[in-house]
Amino acid sequence: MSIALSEQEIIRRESLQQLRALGINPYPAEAYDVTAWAQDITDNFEANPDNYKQITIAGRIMTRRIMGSASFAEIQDSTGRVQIYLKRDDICPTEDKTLYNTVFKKLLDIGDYVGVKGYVFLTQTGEISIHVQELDVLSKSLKPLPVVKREDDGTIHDGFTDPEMRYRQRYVDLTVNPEFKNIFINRSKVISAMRNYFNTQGWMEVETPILQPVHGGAAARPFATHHNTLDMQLFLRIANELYLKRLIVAGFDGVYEFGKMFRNEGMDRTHNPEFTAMEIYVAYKDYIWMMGMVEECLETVAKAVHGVPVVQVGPHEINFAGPYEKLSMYDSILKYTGIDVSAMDEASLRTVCADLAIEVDPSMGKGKLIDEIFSAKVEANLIQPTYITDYPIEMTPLAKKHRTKDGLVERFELFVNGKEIANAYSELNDPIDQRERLEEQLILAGRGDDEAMAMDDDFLRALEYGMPPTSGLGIGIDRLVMLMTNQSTIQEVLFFPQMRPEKKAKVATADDFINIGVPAEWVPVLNKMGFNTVEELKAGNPNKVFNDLGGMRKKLKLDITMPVKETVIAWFE
RNA sequence: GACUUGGUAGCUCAGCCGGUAGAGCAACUGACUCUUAAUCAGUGGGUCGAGAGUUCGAUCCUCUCCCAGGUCACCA
Repeated sequence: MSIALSEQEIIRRESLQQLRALGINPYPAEAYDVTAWAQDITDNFEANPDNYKQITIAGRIMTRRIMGSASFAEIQDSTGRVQIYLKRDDICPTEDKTLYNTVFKKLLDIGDYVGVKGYVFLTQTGEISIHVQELDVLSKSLKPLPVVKREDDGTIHDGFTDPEMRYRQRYVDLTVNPEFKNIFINRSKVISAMRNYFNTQGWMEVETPILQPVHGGAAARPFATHHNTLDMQLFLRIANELYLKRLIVAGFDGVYEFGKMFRNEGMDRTHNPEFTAMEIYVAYKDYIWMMGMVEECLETVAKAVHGVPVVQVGPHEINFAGPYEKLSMYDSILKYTGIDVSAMDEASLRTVCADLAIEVDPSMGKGKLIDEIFSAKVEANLIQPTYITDYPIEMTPLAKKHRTKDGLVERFELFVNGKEIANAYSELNDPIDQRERLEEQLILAGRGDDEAMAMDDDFLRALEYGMPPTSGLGIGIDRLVMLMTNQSTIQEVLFFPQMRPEKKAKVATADDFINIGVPAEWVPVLNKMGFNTVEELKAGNPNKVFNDLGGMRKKLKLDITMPVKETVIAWFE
């Protein structure tokens, strides 16, 4: 945090004190009974004017236009903005005009929360406004909000656009750029639409451990932590798949979980270290059934957000109504490269990668090589929802072997707009096969693949008791929300995307200064004068510091007691 | 991780060949009883991301570092 206050912050703190001096609590404790909202007023006043003859509304002051003894201002609440009209003699019916002249005109600022009682009317220029009869201060804002000006035609002036500040201070972003709230409102709709759909089918929402002794269920580097009492290493989950399958073993027919996953890998516009996934497992089903379920689910979601199944994403109109195109992994590579890799061995695949200028490394097995070719040549072409099916067994240790095709597994991934958003299997429930497949992963790990899956003996024990045939699905919720809200970066669909810590100016704490005798209220002044550490202060000239303190006190109009000279000199001893 | 662009007032941005900075909005003082990017007159506000170097002198040139965006790589 910056220590020194800006001029505007000092003025706002003075206003705060003056409000208190007038007997106005700038942070009242009482509930404020709001009866109207901006959006409702602007939408419905003209049809039902009688409903708006005595209303109470609350929100932030966002603009002010003061014209002597009358003023207009805009109040922003959770639903939008509405103009208010204040007339000095209406809110100050007696001789005492303090509330208007001093409180409203001088002591209130853009960003302050106020409550207003009055009636709705139309101004001469036809704008729906509230004629204010009572004005209450609800919360004083001490930091100046960026002022974003909007014309009636939508032109924005002085937009608050710096992505770093928008993400670090999302509270400011959503206050001054309220249109971004729609992304998060739609995010909530995506999740609740899915949840409703699953519940309607009779499946149960569950919670499984985030702290796991073995990180299983996906190929990714984990975050490690330590439990003090048990004195053991724990990992933040990279997936919850193995726990949900344990619940299928336990006898539930359908279980699903929305939850944060954590992967200790790179960050970019489609990856955040923590992200939200939805996984669902349904007993007695297979991946073919799951395709139909996904189509129904995503169509429901798209309609919940947009009313129709067609969603505009960048330049594309994407139709989430099923059925979706189905293409096997090998056929998709054949379609987009003309090369049939279905019968190739590892050496031939390496040759193909070399011919296509795809970088590979020696730790990659056959499955990984095929995946590389797919990623490089096929993925970007899959704009409309497309199922890629029947993956090579090497890259999918948790899926059941294909019922007819040797060397493949029953798996599909759903690609939309060139990105994978869902992954599903006919789940492997043969415990002996599962053990062998995980052992192969250990061999890959031995070759240097640090993302190969770990052995989970308890999971294998569960399978040995018997898991019914089951189909499972995972959906990346953040990426789905990106699609449904037409956003190209994951940061825009996360309230608080991961950021590096803000740089702190190298400053001593206030206590360090207090310890050498500086009164607390003078510490910010010393900081403002450029003394950020006690050492810097002591290197200065005591007489000059004393004189400058007086100067700063005057310059900043500080209403605090000046220390005597002997006190200041004592700071230097 | 590589490359690249940027970091100047509370916000959005200018700043020429190196001579320690400007605008609009916001703020402050004043005027104004239907404005709406309100208007009019005046005023203040800046360790020019951090550190080092070159120089008589650095916001500007060089180097290192920090933060962010973009592209690529890695990665679901």
